[in-house]
Order: sequence, then C-alpha cells, then structure tokens
Amino acid sequence: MEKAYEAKKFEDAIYSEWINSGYFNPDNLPNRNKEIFSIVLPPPNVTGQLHIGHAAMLAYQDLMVRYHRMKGDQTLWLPGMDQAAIDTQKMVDKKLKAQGIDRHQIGRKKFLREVDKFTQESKIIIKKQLQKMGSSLDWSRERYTMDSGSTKAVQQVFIKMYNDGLIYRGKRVVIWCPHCQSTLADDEVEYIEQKTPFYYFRYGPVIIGTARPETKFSDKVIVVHPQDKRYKNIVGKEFEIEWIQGKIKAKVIADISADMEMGTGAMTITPAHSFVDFELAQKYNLKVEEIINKAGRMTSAAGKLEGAPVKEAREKVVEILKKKGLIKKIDKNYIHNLSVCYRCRTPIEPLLSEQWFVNVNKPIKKGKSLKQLASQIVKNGNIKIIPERFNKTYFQWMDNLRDWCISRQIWFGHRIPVWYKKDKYKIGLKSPSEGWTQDPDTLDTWFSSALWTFSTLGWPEKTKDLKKFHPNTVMETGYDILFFWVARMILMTTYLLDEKPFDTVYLHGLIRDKQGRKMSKSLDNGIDPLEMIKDYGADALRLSMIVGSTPGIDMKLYDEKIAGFRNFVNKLWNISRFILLNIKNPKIIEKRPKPKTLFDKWILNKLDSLIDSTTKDLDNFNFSIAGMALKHFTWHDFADWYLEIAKVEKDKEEILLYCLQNILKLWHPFTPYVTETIWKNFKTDLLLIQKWPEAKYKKDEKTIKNVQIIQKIIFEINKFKNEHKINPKKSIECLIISEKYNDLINKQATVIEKLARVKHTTQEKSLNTELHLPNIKIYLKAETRKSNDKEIANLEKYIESLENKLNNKKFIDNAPTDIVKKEKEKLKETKKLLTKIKK
RNA sequence: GGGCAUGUAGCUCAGUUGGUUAGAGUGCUACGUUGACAUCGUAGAGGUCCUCGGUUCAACUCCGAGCAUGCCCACCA
Repeated sequence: MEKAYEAKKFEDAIYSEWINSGYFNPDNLPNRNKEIFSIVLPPPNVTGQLHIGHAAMLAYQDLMVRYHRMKGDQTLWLPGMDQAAIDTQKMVDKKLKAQGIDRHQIGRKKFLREVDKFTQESKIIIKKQLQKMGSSLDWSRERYTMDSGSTKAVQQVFIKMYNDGLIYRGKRVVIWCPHCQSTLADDEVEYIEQKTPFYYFRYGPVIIGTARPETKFSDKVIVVHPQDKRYKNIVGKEFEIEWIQGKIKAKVIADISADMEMGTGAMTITPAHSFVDFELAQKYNLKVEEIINKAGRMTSAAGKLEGAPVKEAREKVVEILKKKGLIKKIDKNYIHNLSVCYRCRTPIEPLLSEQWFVNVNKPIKKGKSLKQLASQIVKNGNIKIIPERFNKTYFQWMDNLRDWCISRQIWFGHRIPVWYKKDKYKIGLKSPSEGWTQDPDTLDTWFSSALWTFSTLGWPEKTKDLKKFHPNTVMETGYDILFFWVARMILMTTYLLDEKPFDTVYLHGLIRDKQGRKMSKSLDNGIDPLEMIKDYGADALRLSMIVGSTPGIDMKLYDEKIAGFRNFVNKLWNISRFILLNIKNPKIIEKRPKPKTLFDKWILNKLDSLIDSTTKDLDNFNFSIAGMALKHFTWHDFADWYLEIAKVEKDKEEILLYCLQNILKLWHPFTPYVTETIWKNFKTDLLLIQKWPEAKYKKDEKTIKNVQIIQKIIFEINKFKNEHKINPKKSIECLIISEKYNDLINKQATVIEKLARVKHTTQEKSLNTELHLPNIKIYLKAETRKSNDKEIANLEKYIESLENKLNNKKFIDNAPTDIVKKEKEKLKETKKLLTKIKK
C-alpha cells in the first residue's frame, strides 16, 4: 500500500470490477432475505452535462442502496434518462443553427433524426459521469423516457385517460410564449420585478385599476365583493359606459374573488387572458373573447388597433382614454412581477388556446378526483415525506391544482395520439383511414416522467419486476421538483395502479456556492463534479455532500470542504495501511474476538455501539449523523487511541482486523471506492456484498469510565507540556497517586508512560509540579509552574451556579432524584478539585 | 399578500423526546514529527446559542411577539 491514497489510481478499475460482478443487478445477488429495497434514479436530462446537484442525489441514493444491498435486501436501483423535450429541442436547434440550418427547412423527420443522434451521444457521456460517482445502478435495466417501453406506456395512459373522460381538448387559458410559439409549463415561467405605470380608469360607476389597459377592450363585466358596502346598490344592474371604442353596456356582478382591499375593490374581467378571469367567466357563463393572438398582437376585437403589438397597443389605448378624460390617476411607482419565458425572456401571454388537458377535478373513483386521490394518499400517511413540513406544501399545491395542460407545440417528444380530419378527431395510434392527419403536438415532458416508477418496471405488462419492486421503497430527489415531478407521479400512480408510487419521499436540499448563491452558468460559480472527483476522489465528494447536510435544507459546497473529507479518506487508508503492514496474510475475522485488556474491551464495546447506531441512523434517513459518528469513531477512538495503544500492548492482530473489517463495512455505503480498494487485501469476495455488521450493544459503563480516566490523565500531562513549551517527545518524571483508582492506574502504567511520554518515579521530593484531577494527583518534574488564576475563577463560577441550583428548594422538590444526585456529585468533585488547586 | 424555512465560534454547519461548565470541521496561534498518516499529531484562543417576553425547578431545545435572511405560491384588478 502506498503512503497516500490516490483515488484516481483505483476508482475506474474498481467500478469495472463491480460491474463485472453483476451484483448491481438484484437477480444476481446471493443470500437474499425477503425485504425489498427499490429506488429509481430521477432521470437526468439527456442534454449533456451532469452537475453537482446530480452528484448529491447520487451520493444519497447510492448510500441507501449499498446499505440495503449489504443488509441482504433484494436491492434495485434503476437508472434512466429523461428526454427533456423543450431543452433538448432547443439545444439541437442551436447546434443546427451553427451550421446554418433551420429546423423548418429540413422538416420534422430529419430534425428528429438529428435529435436522436444528439441524445445518443449525450446518453453515453451521462452514463459515464453517473458511473464516476460510484453509483451502483443496475445498468441491465437502464431506461429512457422515449424508449419503446415508455412510449407504449405513455400512449396507453393517454388513451385510457381519454376514455375515462380525464383528458379533453379544450379552449382554455394557457401560458404562451409568443417567441417560442408554444405553451409553457408553470416551471418554465420566470418572474422579473418591474416598475410599470398602473392606471386608474373611470369605468361607468366605478374606478378600475390595471397595468394592462390593452386587454380591456371588451371588458363588459364589473366584479365587486358581495360584502362591499360601497357597491351594494349597483350589484346586478347594467350600465351604459363610455369606453375605448365608444359606448358599451356593462353589468355588475358580486363574487368573492374580488378583493375589497385591493385598489378600488372593483374590477373588470378579461376571461381570455387570465386564469382567474377565465374561471369566473365559466362560473357566470360569460363570453370569452380573445384580444391578443399567439403572435403577441391585437386581434380584431381591438378594432383599429388590430395587428398592433401589445406594447404599442397599450400606449394607444391610454392615449384614447386620456382624450376621453377617463383617466383618473396614473401610479408610476407600481412594481409588479413580469412573467417571462425562462429561455428567451419574452414576456409570456396567458391566452386562449386549443390544447389537451388533464381534468384533475372530475370525480372518478368513489367520487374522488385525480387531485383528491393524490392528496388523500399522503394525508392518510401512506406516503411519508421527509422532511415532514413539505406535507403542507404538497397539500397546498395539490388542492389548488388546475387542469393540467399536456400539449406542447414542439416536435421532440411523445406525439399526441390523435388524428384529425376537418372538425372531427379520433384517438388512436394509427391513422383511422385516408385523409387523417396526426396532431403535430407532443406531450409535456412531465407526462412521461410521471409514469417513471412503474413504466421502468415494465408496465403496462404485468412483469415480475413490477410485482416485486413497485411501489418503490424510496423516492429521493430535490425539493425543487416536489410539484413538477413527485406530485405528478403520485397523481398518475394512484389513478392507474390504485397504489402509491413509493413509500417514502426523501427530499434533499440544493447545493449552493460558498456565498449561498444558486449555481448557474451565468454566474460561472458552478462546481464541476468531475473536476472534484479528479482532484479529491469520488469518496471525498460524496462525503462532503452527506455529512453536514439536512434534508430539505440547502447546503453550501466548496473546495476546502471536499479537501477536508479527502483528508479523512486518506486517514482511513493509513489506518488500514498501518494494520496491514504488520500482518502477512490478513484473515477475515468473523467472530467478535475476546478482549484481553481494558482498551480491548473498550474499543469492542464502542464498535458495538457504532454498529448499532449506524444501522439505526441509516434506517431513519439520518445520513449526516451516521457519517459524523462513524468519522468520530474512526479517527478519534480507533486511530488516535486504539492504534496508539496497539503500539504499546502487543498481539492485537485479531482485534485490529476485526475492527478494521467492520469499519470498512460500515463506511462502504458512504465511501465505496477506498473501502473496496482496501478490502482487496483480504483476498475474498467484494466488499460490495459483504454482510452488514450486526451487534448486540450493551453499554459497558465501567470500562468506558476507566478508559476516560486514563485518557484524562494523558490529556492533562500533554496539556501541561504544551502550555510550558516542553517538547512532547521529552520524557519527564512523573508520579501518579490515587487511592480510588490505584489498581487501574498501575495496570495502565505502561500505556500512560508511552502515550504521555513520562517516566514513573517514586521519588516524590524531586517533583515540583502538581496537576489536579478528581481523586487523582499527578506530580511532575518540570522547571516551570503554571498560573492557575483562570482555572480557579472558572471553577468558582461553576461552583456558584451549582450551589444556587441546589439551594433552590423548587429544584430539589421537582427535579428527578437522579438529576439532583448528579448535580450534588458534580458540586462535591468540583469543590475538592478547587481546594487542591488552591493549595 | 399567503405559506415554509433559517438565524449556534472568523467561516461552513451538527445539536434526535427540555437537565452538557454548548459541539465538529475548517481557518488562526503555539509546540512537535514519536513503529501508518504534514492529506499528520498535541494543545490554545474564539460563542450574550438573533432580540424581547412567557411556560418550567430547569430552555440552544417548548410557546408567543419582533428583527434579519432565504425560498415557495399567488399576483400584470
């Protein structure tokens, strides 16, 4: 073994060994129990690069998967990729544009061939990157949201939902990007804060406020709140009003959607260009008239302004109303959020469009709608969300869910299985007969991802895998896609399979830069996981994202942090190196060896405790806590103490090996590469499939206490040397006297001598320094004498606080007796210590 | 506007049912390099646990109010 662990020398070869073993595939795993652990990889987009967020998700998932595999569970982690329709199409567009090609020139078929070429290449790159992290994914089951299986599932679902009356075609308000010429999903909208003039107009009997006067051409309804006293006497009446294009008739209705506090409390509605207004229009059966078209220009409803771009029309409308004296006030400091397309930053238009929708409100099963089913299954506790607080977020979103627009006006994606002939249309995969043309649109990319937990397992066929691995045990993903993905999976699965998609949702936080900013291309503050792996190794990168992170809470990541964990990985390497250097043919130690000395007992008891706690922590998703405890044990208990003891007390081969082997097993899910590399020294099966350690843990109080005393003695002597700038290597004369611990100290004399670098003597006279510990006196021969002022002050303060507590009758009366006893003991010992020091 | 989080050592963060003289890593300082490890060791300095109230014998921990920061949703009346 080399002096330092160089990750890049080993990682690739180790990964190949794992792959060749076939053990990533649960069908090949030996000695399985009945438990199932299944998890599906949230499919990365086929647009190319893996980012640090992916690395984090892989670290958490691989941790769980490796743990369960070692426990003997039938463990499946299924990989795959997502077509990311819009993103991918845009990237290919860009690539072609660089060659001077426009996709409309070459046509749909040729364009899709280009997309195919691009995604093929991309998949290979991503796969390699996923593997670099050490992900133990079952590649034999690799899937893609556009492969034949997925496609079949998507088509079948569409048809079933249509037949169940859950998918319909309708003219409804959608989010539209006039530049991209497509509908957008909610998450594809960004907001820019902007100052816009906000106009107040005289509109018959009321004043209305708006930032978008150009949409107001055909507003003919005034809405006020039913309890608004100001307008009580005009509700239900009709008024003739002077408006943009002359006189119009407008009636007043009362609805709770009007906010009394907002503006004047009265509003007019524009059903074709607002979700809220559209719903109101349906409720009251109002006419829905389009004012803006898909190109972002005014329609014939705007009369003379037909064809004008939105911005221009706004200015003109204001001018007209000004001339008519209908402007009451203009607020120039109004700030609002402008919605823009996330890709081209064009202001989006909510507008009426003929699209395909999923009806989330229609009662289907036992009178429950899709969204009610999806809500209920979480409410009933059938799906557990970690951290819990996201339940609330989930319900809020689900309860307010509107019909889901699933058609997209792009070429790449699952094509909508609908055929048109004049005004007729038919659902089906093939043209019904001559003269029918297929819908040119494709489905929202989330439609296929929503089926991911079961389409990957072979659904709609009733496969063995589906039966065995569905529902998934865990869904691990970032909280940022709780709505877009997690919620939609729950919705689709409860409807299609009558079950949940997974038992537990573990939502990790997002990775941020050192300043807490989101990582983005424009800021150029991204951390490339591959760079980090190259510099520090995959294990260090994984640890840096597991330890110190809490689910649902963002985490900052930066070089120094990863470097710190690289140091730990190296420490683990050197611990092993030290142990293995002296052992020629290291055997596997199956049984817990019999302890011979105090420290043997201690380390084995601590190890039992660690095995116990790590198992519990991993079962409870406390990854960070598990990692910290492991790290503490490995570095401090085992390396700093026990290995040093082993240099003094000989013949510890068995215990050292036993501890090391267990440490490696416990670490393996966290740091698979270095542990597997070290494990090779044992010349046996891969660590990957070693059995997870089990231990019956009972705290050995006495041993732990005794060791603490010895540690404290050594610590005090070291501290003394340090404070007096005595070379730690220099052995000084020492005498330790303790009635209470006489036996213990005598037995551990050699350990103390070696670790504290002292020489025992019986000649008390020559020893001019005394250190104080409860029930123990340490005499040292040293030139200097330290000042105790600060220590005395501290102790006096502490004693005072303890005395106050114990003099408090309420405390004595109310606190549990063992607490009182403990406090009394503390006081007694501290007092003793103080008098000794004062002397 | 509605909701959710976060606020603990210079920095990054732990702190699991209320009882610790409040912890880790990193950075800093000092001394060192002992049979593995300078990607190391030993020790030190450094904290009104955001503020104010309340519950309690006891609050970093529970409750309320406030301040600060971040995020999500709604909003172009």
